[in-house]
Amino acid sequence: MDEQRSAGQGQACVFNELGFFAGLAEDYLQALQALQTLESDSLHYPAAETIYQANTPASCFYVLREGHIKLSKTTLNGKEQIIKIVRPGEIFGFDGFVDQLYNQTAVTLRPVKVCRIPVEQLRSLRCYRHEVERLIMVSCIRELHYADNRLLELGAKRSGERLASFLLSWCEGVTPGAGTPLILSRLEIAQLLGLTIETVSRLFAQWKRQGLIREQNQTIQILDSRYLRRLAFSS
Amino acid sequence: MDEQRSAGQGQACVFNELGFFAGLAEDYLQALQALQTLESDSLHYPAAETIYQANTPASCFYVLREGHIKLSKTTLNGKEQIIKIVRPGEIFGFDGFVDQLYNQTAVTLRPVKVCRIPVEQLRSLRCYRHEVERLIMVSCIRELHYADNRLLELGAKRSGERLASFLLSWCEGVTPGAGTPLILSRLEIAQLLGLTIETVSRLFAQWKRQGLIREQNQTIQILDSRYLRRLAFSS
DNA sequence: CGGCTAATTGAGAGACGTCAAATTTGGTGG
DNA sequence: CCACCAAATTTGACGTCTCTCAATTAGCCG
Repeated sequence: MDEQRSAGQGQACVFNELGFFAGLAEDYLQALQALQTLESDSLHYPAAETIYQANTPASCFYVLREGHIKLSKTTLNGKEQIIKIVRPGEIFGFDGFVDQLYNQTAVTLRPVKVCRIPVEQLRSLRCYRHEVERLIMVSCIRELHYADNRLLELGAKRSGERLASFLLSWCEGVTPGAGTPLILSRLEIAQLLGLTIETVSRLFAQWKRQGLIREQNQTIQILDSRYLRRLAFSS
Repeated sequence: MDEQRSAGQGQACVFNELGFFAGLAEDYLQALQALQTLESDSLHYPAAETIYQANTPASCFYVLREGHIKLSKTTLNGKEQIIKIVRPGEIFGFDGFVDQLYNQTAVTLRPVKVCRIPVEQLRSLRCYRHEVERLIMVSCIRELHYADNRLLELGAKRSGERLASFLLSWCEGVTPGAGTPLILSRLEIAQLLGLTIETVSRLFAQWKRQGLIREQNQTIQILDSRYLRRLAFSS
């Protein structure tokens, strides 16, 4: 256990102020205590770094503290599909609770700070194990909802609708008039939405011409969210 | 609690021999005991019956004992996407552990037998609650893997590849040479794979002509699984 | 046997992918 | 600060896969 910690840039990870616990007022304190008793590492990764690869032993799970990462899968003929963009406060890589191997590949989009927690730590944990498992369960159900919505996007919508609702969700919670850093390349947006670079680019160009969105210095801004919503949901 | 049970065709549900527990040797007995202490109903539904509707209060979760059901979501413009086909031994409808409302709509494909368990039962449960929550967690992670694979299918594959890998997974575990009842209509297959009835029908017809598959009395049989696998995975 | 729905098949259109070229962007070194 | 290069993005032309619309056939139940 101490091997992990000393073997790198790692330092003990404090779990304070993690969004991971949002909405769990009831068990919050117990769970917080539980996770803090775990041996964990606080690690930094540069941008475009692979944290783990699909089909390798899933020995640790992670809490993302700063930055963004992408989880992706690849078909046998080499097409990559981005499953999810992980945001700060979310957990990822918990395949090890059930399976031997990771199900996806995790790659950083930006420099990233994570907590790395060996699954074994949790298995051997005594009293607080249940609280953590409950947390994982809750996170899983949330992720499942997200996955269901994405299945609906990919299965039942066309390119414009997909991109529009992606942009809306990406800019969600941003004060109108302000921009949001769009840390994804055209290729990554395409791989997320099941499209090609060119179609994504064309839609961006068209919507810029129409004054729906604006983009400068990798920052995206929605100018006409009302119309974009219509594009996303109605047709 | 007794209201639920007496208010219908319900009878106490015995959780023996449920695939729900597969692969959990470690906690099997504890979990089994835990679920058996819960107040639950054994219910029957005819075919094409709605068990619950999306966006209605998620007061119960279910264990499917016999038959098949489909979980689906609908876009605002009315397109339906089937998220998953639930098979016997699987649990579904556990949104209530996190959210107020169901995330999907559950409709039976065939006459069905389910165990219905009020979420409240679990909340008020004392000693075995943790084991059940752990079971839910494990099921959730499994479902998440399944959802990831489906995202890859819908996002990165074309019609033929999707239908081929669907057929392969549907007939998985069937002794070669034997057929499997295909309980889905063309429309349902289309809604599952994000295609239209016509493309599904055309692919079926083409593959029948080519001698890849055979179909009679709603029973499907894979004749050339080797070539079908090539269609599904390579291109 | 008649009537209904599901499934098949065809023709045509449209959306999206593919390929290729042009343009922009970002980073690096002079 | 500018020139230069590689990579990312944009744009255009074209092909094709899949959808749409419509007509036909098959399957099922009364």
